[in-house]
Amino acid sequence: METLRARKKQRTRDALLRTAVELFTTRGYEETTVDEIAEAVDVSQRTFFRYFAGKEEAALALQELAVLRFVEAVRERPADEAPVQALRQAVLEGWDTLHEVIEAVVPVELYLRMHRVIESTPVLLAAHLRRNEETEDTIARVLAEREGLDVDADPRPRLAVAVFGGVMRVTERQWSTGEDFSVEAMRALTISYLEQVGPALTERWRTR
Amino acid sequence: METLRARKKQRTRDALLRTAVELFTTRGYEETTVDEIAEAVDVSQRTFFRYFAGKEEAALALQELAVLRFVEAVRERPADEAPVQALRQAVLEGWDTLHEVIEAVVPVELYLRMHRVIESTPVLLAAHLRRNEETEDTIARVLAEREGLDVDADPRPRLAVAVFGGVMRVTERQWSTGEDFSVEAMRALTISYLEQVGPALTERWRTR
DNA sequence: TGTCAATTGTCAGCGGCTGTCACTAGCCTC
DNA sequence: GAGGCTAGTGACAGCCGCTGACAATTGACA
Repeated sequence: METLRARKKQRTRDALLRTAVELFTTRGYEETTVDEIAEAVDVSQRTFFRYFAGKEEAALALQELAVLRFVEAVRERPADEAPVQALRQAVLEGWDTLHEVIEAVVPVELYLRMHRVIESTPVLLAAHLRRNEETEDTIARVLAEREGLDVDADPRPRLAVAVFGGVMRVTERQWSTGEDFSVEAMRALTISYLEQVGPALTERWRTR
Repeated sequence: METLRARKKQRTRDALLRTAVELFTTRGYEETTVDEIAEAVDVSQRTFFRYFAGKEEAALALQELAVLRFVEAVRERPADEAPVQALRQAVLEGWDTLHEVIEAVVPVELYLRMHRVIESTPVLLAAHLRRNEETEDTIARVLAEREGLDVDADPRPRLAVAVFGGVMRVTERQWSTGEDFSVEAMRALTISYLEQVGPALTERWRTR
């Protein structure tokens, strides 16, 4: 069974994460100090850094959950599916089941608001983009394995994933700055944008 | 004519930038303190921050030069050229004329080595990616204007640029981790990867 | 040459982050 | 269930990036 110690640790971590996100989404990221977070949870500042490698990590921890979910979804896609199609399905699946992953720690609404904070805070956005690249590398490896290729010898997996990732970033950005900040809107945007990529690259824009 | 004051300022900035890059490429970014840079130039630490918004900015200043050049190249492309083709040409042009821009401040070789440092230093890579996104937004606006479109109403410019940017990032990464770290190698890689994007997205990978 | 303005140095201080060490509290064995 | 063991924590000191404020200096220009 679960030891008391482990449960206590989990509670401290959850409390820190919850409090951090709460403060970040209300006061803003830069305007919140680690000391304030620690104090609100009644823990020393040093302890905060024992749970999170840095202030950034606490801000991106929720995102990380969603990303892990997405990677898992890709892994579980049928092997006969075309790579790009698998990515598309996995992303949509990810959005549909967001609450299952997030709700265990914080309300989904807080996750969405935190997303906006990330997008509008330069240093957080930067860290977020870097993690995206790491994720893309992971996904490229998964696809390569599915197709029996060597990621380092054949650039196609990485290329496909990068293209897909590029489209998703545009989608995310459009979504986070738009009015309808709901999961459904994200779903619709994703489908719409993915459909437009092909034409946008090949057809003439002016003769719409 | 140029005032003495202005010349002195320019010299200080150049010295700071040169020294910073030199230290970053030899000792490493994290292992170099701003105090050390300032001391090496015989200037107070405070002065360093009057020339650069932060340590990061000094590390990315050379990159910024190349980026500005690239954006300019896109602007100067003939208006009847297809968007993606314009980007392709501008990138290649940028690489071919790199030395004209960089050599005025530091040897090109230092620029290349600094590139590697950026790619291998998480915090620098993050900042670099964020700047890339800003550049992509700029480029999208340029393309939209060329084609007489509204960037915020029509997603195609941003989509095309994001896709292109994705491919370029894969290219850069491959290049910076490969053996042939020359400008020519970058040229060849760029051409090769851009050619493979279409097939990678549409054709089946296994039946190569 | 003397006045004005731009540039720099000095000092003080905040916030993120880390190493160290002592202390507490859960765990496990006998 | 007493005692030893160790994971987890707090307290403290200190480095580094960065900023505001003010004084000192140095070029510009009448």
